[in-house]
Amino acid sequence: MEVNNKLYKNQGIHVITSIFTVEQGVTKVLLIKRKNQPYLGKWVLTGGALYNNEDLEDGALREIKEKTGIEKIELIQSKAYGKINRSPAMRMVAISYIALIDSQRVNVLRDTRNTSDAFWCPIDEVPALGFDHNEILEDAIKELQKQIVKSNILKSLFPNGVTMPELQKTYEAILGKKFDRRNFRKKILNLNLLDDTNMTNKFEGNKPAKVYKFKKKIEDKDIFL
Amino acid sequence: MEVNNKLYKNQGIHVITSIFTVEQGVTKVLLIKRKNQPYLGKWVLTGGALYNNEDLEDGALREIKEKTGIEKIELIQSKAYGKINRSPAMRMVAISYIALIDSQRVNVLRDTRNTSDAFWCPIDEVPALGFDHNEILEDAIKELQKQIVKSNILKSLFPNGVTMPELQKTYEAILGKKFDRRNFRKKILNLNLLDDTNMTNKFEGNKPAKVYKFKKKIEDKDIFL
DNA sequence: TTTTATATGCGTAAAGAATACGCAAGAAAG
DNA sequence: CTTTCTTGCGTATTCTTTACGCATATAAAA
Repeated sequence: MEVNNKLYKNQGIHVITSIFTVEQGVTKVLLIKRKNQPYLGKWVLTGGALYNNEDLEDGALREIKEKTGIEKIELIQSKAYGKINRSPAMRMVAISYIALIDSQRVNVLRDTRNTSDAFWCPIDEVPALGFDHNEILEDAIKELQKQIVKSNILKSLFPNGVTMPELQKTYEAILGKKFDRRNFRKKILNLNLLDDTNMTNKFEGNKPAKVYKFKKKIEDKDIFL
Repeated sequence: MEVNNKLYKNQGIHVITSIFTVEQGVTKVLLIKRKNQPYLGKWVLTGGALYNNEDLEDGALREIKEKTGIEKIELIQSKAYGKINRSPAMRMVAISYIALIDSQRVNVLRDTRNTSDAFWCPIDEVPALGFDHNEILEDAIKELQKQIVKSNILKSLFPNGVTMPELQKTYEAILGKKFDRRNFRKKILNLNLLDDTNMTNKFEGNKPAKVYKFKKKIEDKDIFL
C-alpha cells in the first residue's frame, strides 16, 4: 500500500477501556485524572496510545496496568471512534473495550506516571470527561447491558460463586430495572449461564441461599428470527 | 499526549466495508482484485487507508466510491481488527463496516487506479482473500444477520417497497433458514420495521401481493431481560 | 424450647407469544 | 368454467412469560 505522507502521516490508535464494577447495587466506572496535556486535570476513562508491538487487546491491558495497576482482566470490544478532532494533538482513532471487575479485589493506583488520581464513579454521576469519553462511556454501558445476558462477563465479579439474591441485585444495578424474585431465578437459569453447585451460603440470619457458578464457556445462540 | 516515536510511528487506519447484495436468493459480497502490492492480484474487500481529513465513515465511503464507483450508501460499523501483522507494510488497524445494496442499481467499476477487477461473490464461495479479510467478512456476515432483524438496512434493497414473498426470500437467503410462509408474515410485522401501503404488486399470474415499505426510522428496543 | 420475623426455593394458574396448519380468494391458463 | 398457483387471513395448539401462593430454613426474640 503506497503511503501518501500528506494524507496518512501522524495517525495513531487509542485503546480505551470502560472498567466497571458493582458496589452495593450501584454500577460504577473507573475514572482517572490526567497528569498531562491535553485535558490536564480532567477525568477520563482508562486508556492511551497503542504501541506497534502489541495487539489491540494487549495494548488496552497494558494501559490498564500502567494507569491503574489492574492486571489480567477480560476485555470485550465495544466500538471504534474516529471523528477528525476527537484528540487535539494528532489524528487518533479509538478502539473501545469494556471490562467488569470486583473493585474489592483490586488495588487501584491513585498516582502513576500519567495519572494523579483515580476513583470509582457511579455511572449516574459521571462528570464531563476529556476527549470523547462521555460518548464512549455511554455506548460502553449499553454494551455491558447486552453482555450480562449473553456472556459470562459477570463471572469476574463472582469468581467463587454467587447466590440468586446477589445476582439479582447486580442485574438490577446494571440494567436499572427491578425483577420479581421468583421469576428472575427462572429467567437467569434459562439463559444457561450458570452451573449448579451443592453448596449454600448463609446470609444474615435467614434461609441459606444456593450457590451457583458461572460456566467457563457460553455457547452463543442465534437471536435471529 | 507525548508521542514516543519509536513506539507510535507509522501507524495507520484501514476502513473496510463488506458490501452485500442479494440476487435470486443468494447472498453475495463485492470483492475487488488488487492492482498493487501487497497482495497484488488477490481478492479483497472494499477498503483502504483513512485520510486525516475525514471521519471513519467518510473514509469508508470514499474508498467505496474510488474502488467501485458506488456512492452514498449507508454503513453500519462492525468491528475493529488490530493484529500486529495484519498488514505487511506498516502497522494498520482496520475498522470494518457493512453495507447492503441492490446490485442492479449500481454499476461496479471493474478497473480503477487501484483495482483490476470486481465481482459479486456468493458468500458460500469466497476464496482466500488478502490481509485478514476472510476473518473480517465472517464477522460482517453475522453482523448483517443481526441487523436485518433490528434495523431497516434492507430498505436499500427495496427502496420502492417490497412484498412478503420477496422479503421472505431475502431473509431466507441472508439467514440461511426456511420459514413457514404464514408465520413469517406475522414475525416480520411484529418486528415493526414495515409500514403498510395500499398498493399491490402482480407477479407472474397469481394472486397479487401487498406492498410494504420499510420505516424511515426504527426505534431500537431493549433485548435485555 | 417455642415463637416470630425474614428471606429463600419451589410450584402453579393465568396471560401472552410462537408455531402448525386449514381455507378462501385473486389472477392467469386451458 | 375449471384448474393451478399463490397470497392473505384465521384458529387451534403448544410453548413461554408473568403474577403470585406457600412451605421451609435460619437467627433472634420470647
